[in-house]
Amino acid sequence: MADLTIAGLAHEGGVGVETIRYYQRRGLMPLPERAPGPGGAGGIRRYGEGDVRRLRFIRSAQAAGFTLEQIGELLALDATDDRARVRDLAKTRIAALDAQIAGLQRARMSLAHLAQECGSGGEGACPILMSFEG
Amino acid sequence: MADLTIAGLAHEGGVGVETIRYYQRRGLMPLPERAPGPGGAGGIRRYGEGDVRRLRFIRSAQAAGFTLEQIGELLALDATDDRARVRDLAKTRIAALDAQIAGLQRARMSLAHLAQECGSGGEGACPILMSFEG
DNA sequence: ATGGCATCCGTACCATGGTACGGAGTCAAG
DNA sequence: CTTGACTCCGTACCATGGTACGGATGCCAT
Repeated sequence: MADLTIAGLAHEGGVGVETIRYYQRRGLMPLPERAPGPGGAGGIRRYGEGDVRRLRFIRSAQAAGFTLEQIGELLALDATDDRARVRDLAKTRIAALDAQIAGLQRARMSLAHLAQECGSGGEGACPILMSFEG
Repeated sequence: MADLTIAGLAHEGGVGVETIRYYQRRGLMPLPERAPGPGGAGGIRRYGEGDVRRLRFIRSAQAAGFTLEQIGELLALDATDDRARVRDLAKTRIAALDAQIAGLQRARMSLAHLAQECGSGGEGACPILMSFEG
């Protein structure tokens, strides 16, 4: 599973090659040494397990609502042992997630109500504009 | 509550004046006639209840995850009675919301776990990179 | 009737997170 | 030993949802 080419790494992470290059530019993914082949010159960069885990972490953290900048901080923090900072980031994000989840659940209720009001047969109001009131 | 100026409308909707002008450009908010004053020329646009409701709808729909383009469609649909289309948009969005909520809840679990692993005292691992695995 | 805000409008710019392009180098298979 | 796919890299462009700027005009109070 090691010795991946950039396309293989991208595949493992479920992203495009360009996305990885973008993360490298942002400093989120390392830029391994180019491995000179028989020719001796140039060479192609190779990636391994660690890179796959790192990439997957980035995607998961993104799904958790962290920005790429915050993810950069988390990755940097992984090398240190500033547990307080880690807990602080996590807790702040949990609070934001709680608020976001609550909001989405309210929105879901409103939409379910709208979909029902707008039942297929009915001739009454289909109150789109009021669907989020109350 | 009628006869609002653009700043008043912005205030009612909890947005900035520039945001309203942006929505007008996008066709989401109407551009009322300029009301010529005593001078007879030019004039300032005035907004009322309907505009406030429309603006609040936009914000709520946005919170529900609709894009501004979809919101434009919903607003247009409000004039028609294409109930099927409305229900379709609502149901599609509900499904997306369900997926999103589930994902955020998983992320929340992971973060709670991480925050706990990284407890203040402990000397063990503070596995940032693994926090979303499993 | 004039000072000082606010409005109006076009146009430009911004942040975020990518995506595309193009030329040169590299590698593996036939 | 060439052909074709993939890599490397810089730079440019994109979509979304705004935010800022600046000159002209309008409104209202003093």
